[in-house]
Amino acid sequence: MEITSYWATFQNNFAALDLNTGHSGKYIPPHLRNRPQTQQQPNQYKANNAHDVREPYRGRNSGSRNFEQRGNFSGGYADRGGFGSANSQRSGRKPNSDNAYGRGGNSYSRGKEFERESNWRDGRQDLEGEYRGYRNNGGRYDDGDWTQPLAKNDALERSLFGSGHTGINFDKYEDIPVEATGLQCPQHIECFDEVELTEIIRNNIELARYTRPTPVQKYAIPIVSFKRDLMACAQTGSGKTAAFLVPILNQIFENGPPKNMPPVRPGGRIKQYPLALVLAPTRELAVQIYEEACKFAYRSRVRPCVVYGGADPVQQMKDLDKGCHLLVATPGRLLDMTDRGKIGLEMVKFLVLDEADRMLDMGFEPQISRIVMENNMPPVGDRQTLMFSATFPKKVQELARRFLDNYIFLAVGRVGSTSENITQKIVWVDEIDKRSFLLDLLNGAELKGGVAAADSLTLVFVETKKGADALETFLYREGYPVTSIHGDRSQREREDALQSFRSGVTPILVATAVAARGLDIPNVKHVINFDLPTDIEEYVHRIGRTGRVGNLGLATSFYNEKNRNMAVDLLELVSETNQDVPEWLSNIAKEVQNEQRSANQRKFGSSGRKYGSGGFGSRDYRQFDRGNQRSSNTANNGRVPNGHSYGANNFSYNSQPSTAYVGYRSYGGNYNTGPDWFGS
DNA sequence: AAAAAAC
Repeated sequence: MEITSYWATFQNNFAALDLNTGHSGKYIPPHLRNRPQTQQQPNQYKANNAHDVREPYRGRNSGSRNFEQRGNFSGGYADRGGFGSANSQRSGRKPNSDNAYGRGGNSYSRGKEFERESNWRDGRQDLEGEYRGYRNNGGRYDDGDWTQPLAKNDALERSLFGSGHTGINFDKYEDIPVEATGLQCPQHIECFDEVELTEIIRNNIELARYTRPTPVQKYAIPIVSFKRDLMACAQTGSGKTAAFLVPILNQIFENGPPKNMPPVRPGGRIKQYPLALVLAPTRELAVQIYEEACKFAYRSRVRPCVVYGGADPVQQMKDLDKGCHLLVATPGRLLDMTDRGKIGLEMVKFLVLDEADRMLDMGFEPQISRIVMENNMPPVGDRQTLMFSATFPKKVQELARRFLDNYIFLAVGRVGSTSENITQKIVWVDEIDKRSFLLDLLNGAELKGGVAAADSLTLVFVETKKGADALETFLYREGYPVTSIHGDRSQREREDALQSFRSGVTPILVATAVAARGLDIPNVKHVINFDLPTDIEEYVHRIGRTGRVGNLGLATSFYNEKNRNMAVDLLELVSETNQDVPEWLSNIAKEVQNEQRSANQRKFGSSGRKYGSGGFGSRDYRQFDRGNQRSSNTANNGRVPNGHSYGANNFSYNSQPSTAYVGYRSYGGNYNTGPDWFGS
């Protein structure tokens, strides 16, 4: 019965989708169209075992297998009890076990499988190889003047820069407050012309249509160029990727190939020594940063690479062998590569932690410490370390300090997240009503029926991977063009899902926390917190997927009694950003606060809130937390602030660097009044 | 408690 009705729905949907995409017969996702026929052979997707079934979009490709693949119905439909064995197809799996590999017995096909996994980037990589004729010459970097641009390549240029639309609403940027604190903070710039950039970088900035520096760029570019360490609190979409890539690559171009490269072939193996290392907490984010790096490295002798899990290590190693000066990586795969002797970190002069608060949390910090401390990376002070995140709780700042040397703290006003250009709505929705309410929201957006709406995307966050599967299945059965992304899907599925969402083929994406951070997707009009996260930082990151770079956005959050622990922070955030505050939320927050107060009084005899993470963005805790004065001084080891020579860089400024803790602009008034406890 | 991240 159920199966029959499912089939009816499925076939209807299939037909509808087919109509909408203008294809007859099998539905082919856009990124696979116009490819060599071998890409689309059905048996390409045939699995070696049931767990290995992978498809471009779950449930769109073919008949019965499709149905089996989508078999996880019971998760969201408690009353149906599941479809027996089909259920084990997805939900019975251990976390992360359905990556493309990791199980024995099918190694023969791995190469092929992986090749497909990263298909959508291969085109450009081929172009790049052809264009440069770049070969690493056995691990030795190219000679020649690194400041001089190589020849143009129209095909590569188109593939890198595309339409070139940045999506940045530059006019909205003018009033964004920025505050820089730290000793002898370099003066910020107002336009790219104020810094001497190499011709290559200037050209690429132009190609990328970055007409004016964004606020984070205005501050970060001179700070990085002055060889200072940096902790920057800025949203994705504020232009932060370029804010570190531009000055880093520019310095690399200026410095040219390093003269003291380690031996070329230790153990007979080609080993690469990147000059810059960028670490990111999710694979998709790593890819995104890599693509940006390819833009700014265009026509240069500098070759960016990316390594991350879930994709073929052999392919990645082959790519590394062609040369790697700037490496973007997720931590696990990077350690894999260093263990294998494919990557040496001895020459890393620039270390970037993107989404640093995540990188330094409990799950990641041990790996980061291993990378930074146990792999011969130049120590603090001999390298430049830059950290970026939308939120910097005090705890993270304390932890981060051991990776940093006399750093500048940059607080960029929240361009596109919690500020007024995102309308935040908190709605009380009981657990049982969530789906129905979600349908109402989606109907309002007129997305039903597979109408591709690339300029109006809806991102739905849930708390668990199982929940993501269940909700996607539900929406799909209801006829919505939906896909999903979470850590239990294969890398192939994840990348396809993202691509399908970005392009508007499936303008609804159900996602777990994997998509909360850093992903820069233009045109996300609506973020829906189907499940609220459990901490306010995560909330800030999530809603930051919309209202990007000065454009308008909407964030709707379903709240119910399960989210009681969020009431206080949520209220604070929502009222601070001039949003409508539901009365019930104020009441709950008051209740919770009273409970906490009395509990604290019993425990400590005082009420107290953790400083620094109570808000959302963050402030430089050094300025507020006088208890850390001593240890901070120790951390700086009595070093004269900025022990590097100012004269060594290629930047000219309108004015000299300021000499003390300075907030260029102030948020609230009490930023600049603190004592200069560095005692300079 | 869950999610992410190597195999």
